[in-house]
Amino acid sequence: MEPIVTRFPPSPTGALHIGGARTALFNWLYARKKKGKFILRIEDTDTVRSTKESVGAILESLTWLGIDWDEGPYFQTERATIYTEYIERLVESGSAYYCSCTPEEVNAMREAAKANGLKPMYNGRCRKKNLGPGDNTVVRLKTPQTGVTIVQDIVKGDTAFQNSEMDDFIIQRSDGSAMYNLAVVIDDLTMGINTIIRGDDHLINTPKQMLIYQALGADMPSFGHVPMVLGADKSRLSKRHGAMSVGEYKHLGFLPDAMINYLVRLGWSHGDQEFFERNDLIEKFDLEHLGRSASMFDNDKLLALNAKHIQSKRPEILADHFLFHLKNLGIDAQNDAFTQGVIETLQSRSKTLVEMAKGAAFYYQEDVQFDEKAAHKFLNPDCLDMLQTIADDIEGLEAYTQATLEHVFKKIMDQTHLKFGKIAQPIRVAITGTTVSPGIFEMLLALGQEKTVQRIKTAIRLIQDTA
RNA sequence: GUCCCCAUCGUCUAGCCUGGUCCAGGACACCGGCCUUUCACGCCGGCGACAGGGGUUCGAAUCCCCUUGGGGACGCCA
Repeated sequence: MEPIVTRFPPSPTGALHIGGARTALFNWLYARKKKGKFILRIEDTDTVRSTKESVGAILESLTWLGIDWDEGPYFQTERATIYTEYIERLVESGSAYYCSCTPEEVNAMREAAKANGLKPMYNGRCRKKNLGPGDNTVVRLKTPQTGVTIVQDIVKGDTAFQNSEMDDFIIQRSDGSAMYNLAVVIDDLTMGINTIIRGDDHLINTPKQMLIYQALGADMPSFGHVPMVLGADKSRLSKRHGAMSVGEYKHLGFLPDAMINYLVRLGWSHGDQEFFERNDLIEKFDLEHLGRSASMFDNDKLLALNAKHIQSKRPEILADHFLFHLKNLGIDAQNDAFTQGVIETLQSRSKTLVEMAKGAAFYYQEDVQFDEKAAHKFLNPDCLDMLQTIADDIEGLEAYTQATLEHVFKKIMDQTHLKFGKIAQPIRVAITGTTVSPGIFEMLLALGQEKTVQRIKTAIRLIQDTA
């Protein structure tokens, strides 16, 4: 059996958005699963809207998601001569022809068709004129006027299109450049792509493309059209639905693994399984379980999945992603034992890495930023003695462990008859400046003996100064 | 307007192809409770759907038809 060759062909007119990322993911997953090839191709023939920045952003986002490609990126703008070659071949074989109708004339035809209750189409006026190339002439494909073209779709099943519904569409512009449908077919053909998974907004293009394959006498690839991703109001995902590019999600503190986990489950399933590791996905992904209906993007579910992935990853793996967000807060740190200890205390209470970084800031800051209300409520003269005792006891500890710390707390509780919370809260505020933090022992352990003592002493001075 | 696609809890979905094991399962969200040193995590429980109508059949979420609803496409964009 020939190896599977898939591709992802974004047009660089903006960042990589959610829908595109999912399409890329499906193609990539399938290629990896089948031990085939995944090719990246940039469809930049729309020179007006294509930008270099978009190309950069797309490549960066794919890389961040861990979607790597075996070939490319190819650029359609660099392949113009290949398209011209094929277009000429099509004209010579009588499958295509030159047309000198102006856009205005074609528009009039469309209006006329619409007025008759028909689909707006070009009427084939230049079909038999046998025109040669010239200024302001385009090349159109001579589409069959009768019969049907049946798309055998992997996810939708067979879909029949009446050939009479298709007009002689343009394959070459008057400036000599190739149109989308032609370029795609020639690329897919010459790159050996045999499996095309794309959004179902392309389903309508498929019969047109099949006609080109046929005119060329070429083998047809397999097609699979996946439903689109919709916004929360069921309309096409767009800016007003909030973040929609992969890059934004990176900055919002999402893990690439959570992202691909969420994206793949939007339209694909493996029984009741919700949580997937990357390798798990490669092993289990298939085309049979792709859904047929459109799905809405749900931020809450993404968030929940992100939390699960944060919980399940080892701190040293998480660290690199975490450090990026810490840096955004103006804190430079290393992937060392300290940072990993910090991460461990925050893993089960962070839905995003931004949350984690914010929650971790106090570990790294030299001076504790006291929340006024918290300090007022918990750092008062009443607890001076208690804090002093604890600071002394911790400082005197030879072994700084969970067990010895617990012992220190227990001793104070026995001496003062205070409840655990009455001791823990002031300490928490002294250490973090706020009333919300990781568990008291794990936090003190992660912070280290020296800083712990130092911060408690600072709090004591604060109380004495304000008293 | 014409053509195409789609239709299970609010959302993502399992089940549909190969009718009975489904008074429809899981997850997110939501609501209760437990755990508890804060915040979380975790655990237990609850709420909640086969769009409607016709068939076919002993039996339909599953097969067929119609209606309705949603989405997409109709470019010298991709």
